[in-house]
Amino acid sequence: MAQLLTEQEQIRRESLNELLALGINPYPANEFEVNVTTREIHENYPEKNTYPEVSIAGRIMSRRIMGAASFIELQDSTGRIQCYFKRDEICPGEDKTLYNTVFKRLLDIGDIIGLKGYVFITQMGETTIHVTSYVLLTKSLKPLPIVKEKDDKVYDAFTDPDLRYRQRYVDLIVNPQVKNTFVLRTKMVNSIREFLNTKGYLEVETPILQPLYGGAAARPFTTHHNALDMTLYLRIANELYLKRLIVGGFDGVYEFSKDFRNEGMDRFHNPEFTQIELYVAYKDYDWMMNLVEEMIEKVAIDMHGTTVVKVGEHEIDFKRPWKRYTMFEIIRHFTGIDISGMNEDELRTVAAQLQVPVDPTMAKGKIIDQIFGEKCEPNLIQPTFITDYPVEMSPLAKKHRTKEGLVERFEAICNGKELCNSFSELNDPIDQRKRFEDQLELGKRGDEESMTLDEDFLRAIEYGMPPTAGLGIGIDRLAMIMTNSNSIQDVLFFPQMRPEKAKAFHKADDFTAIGVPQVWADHLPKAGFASIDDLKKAKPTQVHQILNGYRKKNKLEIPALTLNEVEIWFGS
RNA sequence: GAUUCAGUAGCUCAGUCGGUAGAGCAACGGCCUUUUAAGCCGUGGGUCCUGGGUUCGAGUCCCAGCUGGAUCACCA
Repeated sequence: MAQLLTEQEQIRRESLNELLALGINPYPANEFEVNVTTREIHENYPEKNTYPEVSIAGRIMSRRIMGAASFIELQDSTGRIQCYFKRDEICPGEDKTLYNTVFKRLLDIGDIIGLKGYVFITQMGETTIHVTSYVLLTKSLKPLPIVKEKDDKVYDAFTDPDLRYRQRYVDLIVNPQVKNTFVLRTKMVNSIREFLNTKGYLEVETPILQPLYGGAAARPFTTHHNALDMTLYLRIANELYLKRLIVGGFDGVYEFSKDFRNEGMDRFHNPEFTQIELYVAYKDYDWMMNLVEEMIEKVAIDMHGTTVVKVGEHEIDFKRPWKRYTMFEIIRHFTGIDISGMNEDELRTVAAQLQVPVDPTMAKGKIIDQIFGEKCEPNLIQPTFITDYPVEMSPLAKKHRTKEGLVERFEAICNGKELCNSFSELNDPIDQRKRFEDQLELGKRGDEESMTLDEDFLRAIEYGMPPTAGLGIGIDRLAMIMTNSNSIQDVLFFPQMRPEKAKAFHKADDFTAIGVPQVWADHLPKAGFASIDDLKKAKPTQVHQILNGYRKKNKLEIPALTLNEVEIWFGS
């Protein structure tokens, strides 16, 4: 199957064939030894090392050819460096092919080469590798977008989000700050892992395919296991499995969990995303708040060397301690209304008064959450703990030790969004069963995201789960804040996209098989006939006219077709 | 799901009132031995997202669709 090639792609394939004819393997198998990176050269030359013999590999990102001398920019995983090629050094003898033909004509931007040489500084003051020999390591057959830069100003930037996300590899090649975002993300995850490991907690793995989905309120993805002939769900959370492990006797467990939720997509939501969940026995939510502060402060310092992170227009300071308000306090703070002790009808009146939209399926807890989400959350920029949520919206959290109708739960809000969610975990199996049953009632009332009843989980906590503090942090959300990214797609290598429309493919062989001469077979797709089906949808007379018109337009030096010839293709 | 903006050369984009499709970079052919968004001369490159409609004539106007962005809704 051949794809329609652009002019530039055809030229690159011709270059490839010329290289082969010269005995140059465009995809050699042998190792190319690299003894330095571009970053090391820039950091150390000439104070710490003069680099008399470098051996380095990377991708050609730009070329400036001036007769018998040339400059290229070579890009490796750490950055770019300029390289100087001089014809008579690349080709010391009579034969100048390796410079004149191979380097100047057959290599392209995007090709990967290995080179040896020494480092010097040009008259313009740029650290440069003086190349003494080079070898082609990989020929690139597709032209890259050309991004140019001067004085930190970027020209012709590769910005189309559709292309950037679908072809992340290209995005990574030409947009260096993209690579940096993902390096930072990994640093962030490592920082959290290191923090928790130092505390002695155990990193574990629990099922992604679950017979019942639980631990959160969301619609799941559904799949089927053939051998067991049963429905399985991709997990929406791992909470209930980690708690089973606490029952089993681990004091602290955590998991970086890919979770899946079958819901809308926008700049804060991707159908698959990452959370970390942590459960620690014999602790409560007050203790967990202190841990979160300590951990996120450390993460900021590990990533940026400071607790202050620039996010959009804001500077967010993760330095401990963070502000703490109860849910009722913060609502009173932003609305002036004290809703503590109100019943459902009174809350509806308040919501109407505040112009907060509510609907009849919402119970008391959801209305309070709606008021909070509308009137408070967007205004909380600096990291802030909100504590003591209504019991109705927290079916897995323990009832508050003193406050009726509330649970021991907190969220940290930052930049107007939830950063984490935590509670003193409910370990009373009788209360837990009742809460699940209340959820089933909500489900009947029309709430599509109410939780299901998990008998095995209830059995586990009937054996006894110690008092436990639990925590969930949205890793993608945290990465967005910590890398100053505006969209979740910018912190996921391969965000979910609609499938690409299939491009026109054709087989020249198919056309020749029905009697189309080779010279015409190559042109048919360009003339508008991507496949045999396309061709046969038209009438022979039309095809005859279109092709001869195409021949004239493109000044093809092949004889004009006769109608008779075309009719033969149609097998008449 | 709603509203709205966008889709033109490999990339970034222009395209006036509806009248033969343009620029820069990239590519190709020249010149050029420390240049740097290299420069100079020349050449080629287009399913103007797709399909209908209006019109003598559509990249441009109208309708429908596709893809993406933004905002909203949904999503603790």
